[in-house]
Amino acid sequence: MSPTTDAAASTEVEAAETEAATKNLVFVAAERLFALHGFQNVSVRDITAAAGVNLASVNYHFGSKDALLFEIFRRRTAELNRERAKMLHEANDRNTGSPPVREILAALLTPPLRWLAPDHERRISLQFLIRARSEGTDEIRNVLKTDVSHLRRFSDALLRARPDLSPEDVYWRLHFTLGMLHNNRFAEFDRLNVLSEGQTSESDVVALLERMLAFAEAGFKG
Amino acid sequence: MSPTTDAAASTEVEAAETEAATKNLVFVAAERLFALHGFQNVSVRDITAAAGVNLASVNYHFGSKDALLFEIFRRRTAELNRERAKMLHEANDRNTGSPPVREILAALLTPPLRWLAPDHERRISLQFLIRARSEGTDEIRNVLKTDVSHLRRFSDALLRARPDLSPEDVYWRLHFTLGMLHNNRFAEFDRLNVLSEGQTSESDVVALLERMLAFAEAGFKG
DNA sequence: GTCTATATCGAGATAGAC
DNA sequence: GTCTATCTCGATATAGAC
Repeated sequence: MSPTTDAAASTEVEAAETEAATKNLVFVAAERLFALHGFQNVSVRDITAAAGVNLASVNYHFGSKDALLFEIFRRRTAELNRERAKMLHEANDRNTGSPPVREILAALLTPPLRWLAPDHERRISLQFLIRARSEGTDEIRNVLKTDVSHLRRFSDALLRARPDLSPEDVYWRLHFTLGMLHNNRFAEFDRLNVLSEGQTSESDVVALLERMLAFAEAGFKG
Repeated sequence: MSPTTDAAASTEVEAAETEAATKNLVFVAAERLFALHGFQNVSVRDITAAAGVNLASVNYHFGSKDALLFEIFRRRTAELNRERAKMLHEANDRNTGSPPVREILAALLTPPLRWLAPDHERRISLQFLIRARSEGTDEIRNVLKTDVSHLRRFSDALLRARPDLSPEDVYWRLHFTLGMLHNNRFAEFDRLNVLSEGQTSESDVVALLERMLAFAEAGFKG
């Protein structure tokens, strides 16, 4: 947009912008298609067609289809976990380093629930992450299995908040809470809507977060 | 084994037994491989090789790879839901048709948790069903979404047990409980084991069931 | 019913022109 | 950096001999 007197620099900038734009188009289209239809059901051709770019773009910019998936996974996971860590940090500040269970769970659940809002720009990213967890490549599953450093911040906080519980109890309850969270896929919402004959709606994410927090917090009682 | 004087009949019986045996070998091998590696990562060649039968067996006995997956899904789902329905029926009998929340949840969770036991012959079937739920074919997902008649028995029982709650509350809490259940995959157990540094073990399914019931029942309080 | 050989297809990846 | 054309592979499904 800003004019420049140097034609060569202008060309370079435009090329860089085009490159970034193409790469980003692929990234966004792939994320969306993977989230909606699953990794294995989406071909590189589907992605490049949806993005309006050339078939070879995926391999040029990302190396392979697997690497593309992994890069989306990495970026979105980092983004989500940053929001969670920030909330946990704030909860620590408010509570002299030892927040109650509810605030810890809120730090864990609020960011993904925010992303779930119908008009949120990361709505599709959250569905992607949920799918990647069970349908991803071996590399992704391996990261999920071995890289628990992020999750450990939360289990440590919970252990501090409930020193009366055995660590085993705390870990299992965290596992159950994560199960509640990971079940929030479009398909499961659809099923629930059919079962309840339209009496449930996932579009009010504030209410859903409140429901989840209440359920999980109650599970941590006793 | 039992001798017969009729050679022709004997041959027929043997053929029928062979056919049933081959079909069953394919069924069992496919269920195991799908459960361990996912539907898309297992080829018809993998299945027939593991079963020790001919490559063409899958198509001859089941029609297609998709149809094989669907038949496994159908049979195991029916089997599991029969056990659940029986337990719910017994709970009704014990409580003059209106069992408390805990007994309803126990009828829903106990059969799958039993299957999860390390030495249970349906251990792998449960992992298959959990995977099929998220990685299955369109046909399976469609059945899951639209056929809620089995689940409705449980939501109806819960609505009767908690007439003080809004139906919306009941449906959501059932959804959360199912999320806890569906998170019981091998990969998630592995992750939990890493996080807890070996302090959690899913092999004691009686203890796990008790933990899940306590957590879910607490979530239904209030 | 079973098996081998093969038809057919769609996928990811890439060479090489521009 | 981008694009077209193509390579190569692995998959399911099936025809036809036995």
